[in-house]
Amino acid sequence: MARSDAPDRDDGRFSYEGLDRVIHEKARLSVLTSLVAHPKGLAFPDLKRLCNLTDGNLSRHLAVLQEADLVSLEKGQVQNRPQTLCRLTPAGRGRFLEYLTVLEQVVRDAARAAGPASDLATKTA
Amino acid sequence: MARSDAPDRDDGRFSYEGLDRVIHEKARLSVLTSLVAHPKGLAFPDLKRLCNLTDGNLSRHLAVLQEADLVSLEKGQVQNRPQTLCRLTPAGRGRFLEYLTVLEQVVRDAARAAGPASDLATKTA
DNA sequence: ACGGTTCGCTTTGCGATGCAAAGTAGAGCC
DNA sequence: GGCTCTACTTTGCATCGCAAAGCGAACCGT
Repeated sequence: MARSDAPDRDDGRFSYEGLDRVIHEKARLSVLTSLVAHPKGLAFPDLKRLCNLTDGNLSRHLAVLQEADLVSLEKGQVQNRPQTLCRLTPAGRGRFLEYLTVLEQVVRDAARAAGPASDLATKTA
Repeated sequence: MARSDAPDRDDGRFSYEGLDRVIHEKARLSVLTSLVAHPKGLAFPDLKRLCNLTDGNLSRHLAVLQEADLVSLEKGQVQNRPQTLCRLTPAGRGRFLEYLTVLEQVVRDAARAAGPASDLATKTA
């Protein structure tokens, strides 16, 4: 039993605990990136187009994001039509940026490992 | 009907279609990053420790990755013990690198949008 | 003014998926 | 010969993403 007690210092080296499940999801990552790029907020239909999502899909993900207090949904009326304005909450922005640093770490780890030879940006010759 | 026919040029700007679902998963992303960092391959227990995964979890994800032809599993015996050696397939390496370029794009989009002001990598030219 | 259509969004249903707990198999001790 | 440890696999559940259907309020033509 002595053996498995010795924790390699590399334990969890690649576990990336910081990859929040709520954020780390194609659709929601898209939404959040869109929102961070539009600090004034985005209307439901715009978000839908930017992220190439269906109505139902976007609705669901927004609910999840709101539940997690990452985005705020402001339902109002514009030109006598309902309009939901989606915005990143301050907390959401913070958590998203945190998440991003982890993502950067992943990219760096991988790029470094892949070797300077096979550069990512420049495709393999 | 004429209106919605006009596709904004920004349509899908943030949809990131390239984020392969098989790869874009916390656990599997960990596994793949570990593997790209260890071109000679990794044994099941090592991978398990590096990624902080349970046996069952790792087993399942490896099966998925193998199914997708991203990794190869070589089951053998070492010192009279079973040992599964996991390696990235050439195709797997390629697809992972592709995925990474998209990830980079996400990070870049977000970092730029978050504003050069807010840290992150803060080395935006 | 009223039927139909469109817009904006929500709900429902289902198939897929991640995860953990339990299960299997063989090697090494006692 | 049983006990245990390592190395995985399988099973079961609960969650989740997704698409299709639903819903209601405006607007439009007649």
